[in-house]
Amino acid sequence: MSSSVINPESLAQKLADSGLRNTPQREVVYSALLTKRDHPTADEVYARVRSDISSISLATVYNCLEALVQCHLVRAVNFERGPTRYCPNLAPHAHFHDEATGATFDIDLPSEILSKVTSILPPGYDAEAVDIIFRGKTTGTR
Amino acid sequence: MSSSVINPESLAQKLADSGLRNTPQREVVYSALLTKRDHPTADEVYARVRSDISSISLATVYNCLEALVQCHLVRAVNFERGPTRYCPNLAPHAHFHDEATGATFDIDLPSEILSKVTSILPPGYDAEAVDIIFRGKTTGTR
DNA sequence: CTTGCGATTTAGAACCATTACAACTTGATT
DNA sequence: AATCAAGTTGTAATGGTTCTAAATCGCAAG
Repeated sequence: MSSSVINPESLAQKLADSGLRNTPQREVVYSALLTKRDHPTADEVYARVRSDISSISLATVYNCLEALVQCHLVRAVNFERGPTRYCPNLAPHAHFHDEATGATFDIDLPSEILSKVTSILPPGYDAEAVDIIFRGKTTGTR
Repeated sequence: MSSSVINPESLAQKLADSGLRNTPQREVVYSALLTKRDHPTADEVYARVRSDISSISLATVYNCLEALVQCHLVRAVNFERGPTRYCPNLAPHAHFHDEATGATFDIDLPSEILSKVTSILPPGYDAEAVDIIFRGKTTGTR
């Protein structure tokens, strides 16, 4: 049933663009994400896709999610799988995470930018904190 | 040596403001963060403070870090300890994490706000992705 | 076809950051 | 000194994720 949500060709195409194959497992995992867009965890996806492919394993769900992230069809919200890092800088600032070295840098965050960002929240959302995290590379001319 | 960096009175004061006591362990942990501001992990802090208090335990380092976060002297960069969540929404958007229910919501991110945010990056920082995460409560009138 | 081969899936073990627990210590208050 | 709460410690447990090795799949060349 949930398989009616996706266009398997575009999925296959996106996977192929990243050098990956399409598989029934990847289809049902992607379909599970599209059917109920509630930011499920890997475990929750696992629970949902078992009705489509009862033999699927949790490891495969992780593999499929990683494949979907890799071909830019899905975003991982809590990207950082590593340990929590601690920062004593109390001034408002964003973080830049260098994916090559793993280093984290503070990026100054002007208050008018911060207030612009918080202004995107519709009424009813009461934010106590905002985290802005860039990921990418740093170049020599820094 | 690293203990020369902090003003123990202000630390004690901040802790007291949150109903917490000052302890030698909390002092050296905080001092370790101030001395080398490289966003260390709990393990790295543990390694550094052992030269100050050789008997300190990793559990205490976690406790101290949590105390410092609680009294707003330190920020935890990868706050989300829970499982990674997956999101098939490809449009630029921020995330709002409701701390009461654990639910995650997409927040529309106008492209002009996004470009303002990325504009804070100094030259030499090449961001491939930006994550903007709000944390807080949602109210009834949403 | 069919054989070969790399990619994928699977089950289960291993890993690692973090938390829980229970005993012990400390330190402020009476 | 006695009390009591808060903090520390070592260790065990937890839980999300990754690893491993074996089985399977599916395309591609012969």
